[in-house]
Amino acid sequence: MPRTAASPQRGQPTIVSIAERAGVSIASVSRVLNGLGARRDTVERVERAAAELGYVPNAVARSLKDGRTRQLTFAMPDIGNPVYVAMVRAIQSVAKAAGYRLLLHSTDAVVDDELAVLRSLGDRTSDGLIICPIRITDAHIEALRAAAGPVVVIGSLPDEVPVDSVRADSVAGASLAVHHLYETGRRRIAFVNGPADTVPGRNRHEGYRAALADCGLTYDPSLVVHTDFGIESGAEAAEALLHRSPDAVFCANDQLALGAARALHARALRIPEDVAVAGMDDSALAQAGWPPLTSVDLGSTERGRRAAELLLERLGAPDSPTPHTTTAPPRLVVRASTGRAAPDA
Amino acid sequence: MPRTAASPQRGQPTIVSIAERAGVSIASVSRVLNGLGARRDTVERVERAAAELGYVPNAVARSLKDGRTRQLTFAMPDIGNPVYVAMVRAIQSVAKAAGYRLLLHSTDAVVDDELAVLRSLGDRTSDGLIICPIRITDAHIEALRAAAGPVVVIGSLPDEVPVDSVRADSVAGASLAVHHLYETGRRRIAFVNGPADTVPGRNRHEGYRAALADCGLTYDPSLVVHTDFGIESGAEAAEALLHRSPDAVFCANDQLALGAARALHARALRIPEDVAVAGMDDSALAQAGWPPLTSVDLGSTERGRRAAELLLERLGAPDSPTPHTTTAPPRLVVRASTGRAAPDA
DNA sequence: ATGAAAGCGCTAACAA
DNA sequence: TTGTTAGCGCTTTCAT
Repeated sequence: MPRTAASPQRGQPTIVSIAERAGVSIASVSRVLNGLGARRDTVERVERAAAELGYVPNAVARSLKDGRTRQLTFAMPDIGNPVYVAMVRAIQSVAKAAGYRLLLHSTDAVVDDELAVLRSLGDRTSDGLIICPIRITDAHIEALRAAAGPVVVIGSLPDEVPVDSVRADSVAGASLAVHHLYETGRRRIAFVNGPADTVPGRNRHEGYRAALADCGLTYDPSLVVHTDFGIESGAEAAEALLHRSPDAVFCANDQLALGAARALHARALRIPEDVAVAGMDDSALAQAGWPPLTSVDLGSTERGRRAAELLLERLGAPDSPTPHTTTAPPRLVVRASTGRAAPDA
Repeated sequence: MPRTAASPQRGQPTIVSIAERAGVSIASVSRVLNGLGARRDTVERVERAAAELGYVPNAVARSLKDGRTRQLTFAMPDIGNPVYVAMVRAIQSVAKAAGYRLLLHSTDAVVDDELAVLRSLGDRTSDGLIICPIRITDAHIEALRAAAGPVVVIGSLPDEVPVDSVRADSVAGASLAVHHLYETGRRRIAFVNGPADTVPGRNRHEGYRAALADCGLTYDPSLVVHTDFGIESGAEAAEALLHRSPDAVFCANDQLALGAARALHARALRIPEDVAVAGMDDSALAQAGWPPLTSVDLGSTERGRRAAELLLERLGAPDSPTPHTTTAPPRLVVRASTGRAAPDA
């Protein structure tokens, strides 16, 4: 059954319905709607018809025509982590200002999911992608090279991969925290880290070790726990570390630190008098607990903003050959959880 | 300059390039790619060509053809609030399982933004919308009636508006908390509420008043503060309430409660011995602080999940006339922040 | 200033 | 089984 032009699929008005109602051609409708020249009365009739029909231009048709969707995709491991929330906010704000919508993907850090997202750039659903993988495999690198559209990576890529990226300096960040703990008198600094096989996990561990060496402290493996990022894990890890009697617990993110703080409170240990606690990310969580948490700001918001800006630049000049890499400098934010130890501690 | 079929816009392969390479028609390509019948060797040649070219179907073209984008939109006030994060997670998970992507909008609770989102349903960018307004104006209702596609509202709509919705029962929720505080011996129960002109604000206030009456306590306006939702606001409000010497502070969400707890800690007041604290939403924050927070679970995850399911149902049966309304029952989660008062308190 | 028509990439009805 | 063609809604030449 052939469908007549006057009865479109969903009853939604199209330029055809407007043209019929206004008694002009669809080309004129298009011109008027796009503010190009037209005779006064043509303009009026078209605008009236459009208003009366409640016309809204079909964005899909427009996209097909001009090859862009005005959508950006952000893929991150877990929207439950405040760090990624901060990134989403920053990206969303830049995107919105530039007239782009934001598509969200939670990958749960599953490699296949991340690769699928990368490949899906080819389906033209969005004009560009910001992806934040916590592991970077050879498959990632291959997929990045083969990407069918602009990509910005939030994370640490090998230098030879020709892709824009924004990285945190978590080596320096971890080091900052350890130095601070040392300077406020701590000597047995435990470390609750995330998974050892992730980029952040490796880097934070490296920073921790290096800073200990700087301070003339010996690295003691029994003061280090690897777990996953999460409040419960932090509590369990801290619990397990307590019999090593640390005087400080440095955690690879704020969620772990909050968990650690809870474990200490539960044992009636005072923070910071008995044990200091420091986290990383300086997320909203750092100020949620008691005492407020010393934390290393790794610039999540900054990184999100910068990634979005890079992506927009790339969309403006697709063939600019040189990939940009920015590194957000870490910043130590000292709060009450790391004051001086009690004299007798 | 006319563009030949063989050199498409972005160098991206299309069914035309595949057809040429495989020496068949585009229809055959389409059939093979969609798993319809074809001769063995046709299938092979098409699949080989597609693989060699790294073909990915253009989702925009497909959408234009069949009138659906397989995208859902979620519009909420603020992705920084854990409640909405919980909803995003739940919605994302349902959407993903059904093969839909998720488009995110942060409206900052700005009415014009929310109306724009509602209107933008007409541009066919997404197949349906979940919107979570905290104020519901006549303009909202009008826009909802005029919506060009399926909408589910998370929030309390007047009954006569023919739109699917999922609501929280924050009246009952607030009442639950107040009763619990009363039963654990509190008699001067202060209330830190959100903005008075929002639906949640009004309802929580109503629940608070009603519960006080139930318990035979008099409503004392000087024990009530209206502010906005946020940690800092909670701290300031609690600070301001302290000279009224409450024995409990009930807060309209967890962020406020965390702020209140901080203010109490800063004054060296013990929780719960001196003052009990309770929040609402039972978000991730409730277990982030110390002591862990008693909170009323208003089913954010549940509401998000349900809203997504309703939307998918509606997409399956667009003309089903009866709007569905679900109410998530509130659930009190008791934690350490509301133990019994100290005997002498 | 306006209209006819091509074409973006795809699917599906129809013909062969 | 396969190819030709129309058409989704829009923008944009190219004529008029």
